[in-house]
Amino acid sequence: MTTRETTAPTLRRDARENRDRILAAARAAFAAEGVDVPVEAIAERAGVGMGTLYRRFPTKDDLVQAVIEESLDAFVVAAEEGLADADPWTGFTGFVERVLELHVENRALREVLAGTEHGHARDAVRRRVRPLVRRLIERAHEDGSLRPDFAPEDMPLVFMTAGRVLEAGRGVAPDLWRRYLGLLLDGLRAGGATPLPRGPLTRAQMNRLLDRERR
Amino acid sequence: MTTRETTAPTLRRDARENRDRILAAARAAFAAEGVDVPVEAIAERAGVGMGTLYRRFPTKDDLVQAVIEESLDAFVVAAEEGLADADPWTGFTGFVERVLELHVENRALREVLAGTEHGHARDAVRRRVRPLVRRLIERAHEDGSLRPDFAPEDMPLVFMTAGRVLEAGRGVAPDLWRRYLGLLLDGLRAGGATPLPRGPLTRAQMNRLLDRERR
DNA sequence: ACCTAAACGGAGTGCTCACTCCGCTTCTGC
DNA sequence: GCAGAAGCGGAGTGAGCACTCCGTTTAGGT
Repeated sequence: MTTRETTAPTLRRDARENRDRILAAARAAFAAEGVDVPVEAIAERAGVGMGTLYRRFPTKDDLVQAVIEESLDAFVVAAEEGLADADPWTGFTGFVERVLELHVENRALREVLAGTEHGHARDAVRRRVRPLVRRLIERAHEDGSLRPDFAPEDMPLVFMTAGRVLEAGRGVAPDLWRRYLGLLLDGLRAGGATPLPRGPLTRAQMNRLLDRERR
Repeated sequence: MTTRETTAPTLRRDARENRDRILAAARAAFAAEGVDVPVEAIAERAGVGMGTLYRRFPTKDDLVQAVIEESLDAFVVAAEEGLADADPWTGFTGFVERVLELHVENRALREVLAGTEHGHARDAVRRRVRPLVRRLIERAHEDGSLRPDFAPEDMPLVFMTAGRVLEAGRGVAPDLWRRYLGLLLDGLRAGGATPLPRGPLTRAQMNRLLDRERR
């Protein structure tokens, strides 16, 4: 008996190849058409049958999650780069921009993070990035560049809305989101901040809000 | 022969009653569940059969459009009220707020205007409101309160994004959109405005962008 | 070579919807 | 009242999709 790996039943070579092909196809298909592409289209693109695909990924959600995972590292790296920036403000905005650039490349990422559904994958990402984001915001608060009433719980709103613009502009004005983000970021600056009509979400509310979107 | 109305073939009394009941049911159903409610649910709620509903509204789109039309006047009134405000800035922001309040009441309105589909109905609304909005923006520009690089073609972004927040907050934090709008409006003020990374959409681009969303 | 567990493919299933068809019922003008 | 046009209901149709079943093929250890 060889060492008992947690869950690595060593796929047969053909199986492993197919798995990779499926992931590549899914990545491309999601990027091109959004997570709504029929599973069948992905199977075809990958040159495998439905059965094959479903044995590897028992659920469409699993497939989505696997594709997302590939962007996860880039996401964390973006946050770390932001923290590495000497200027807390450009560190913060640079992070936001970088994440949105990832959204451009990977439509699934946006659709999951901005939360139309697939809550499970989203939770995983969020857990990992949350502390970094919190620190990014704290830094910009201490520095006096970010308006003090902006809370970490407001971040989903930023991604949600910018993501919406990004999606709308796809194919017509691919960088329109940068303009929108410019407007919004000017609103986040400490400079001309005006009292807001209500407080941020509590963390529980935020979770509930994002969860409700799973459908 | 009585006067030839453009298209008023004088429905039979029962037909007219049913038509009204269908509209009422649709309004309620859309508000409660969004435009995705099955047509069947509306028919049931109205106490009529599918056949009846479809004879009156040959397409689900027609039904959506009819419901929207009911909010149209309120929409125009909001713009006129904004123009009546002596202060161009509060006139502008008051209009935006009022429109979003309409979105709260009438989920279909948002789903159509913010442009997930049903482009036809949207076009009708836009044609009617556009000149008023243009004037609202001009006034605030002349007054120096609205950042000069904000263009009328940016308005859809405002409604699109605020509407997104509104929808996300529904049932958890119904007034969350007001907070988001506060942030964004601070970004629209002339005060701390920073150069934007790209220009606004051309009108043609805007139309294309909104049209693409019809699916 | 050979044998068998693993892997494969794609037609089939079940579900949700928008939309249609048609035999029956009800207004309404004469 | 009574024709017959106008209206009605709701089972049925077709299309799109996620997901399953099972007879066939193949990798790879011996």
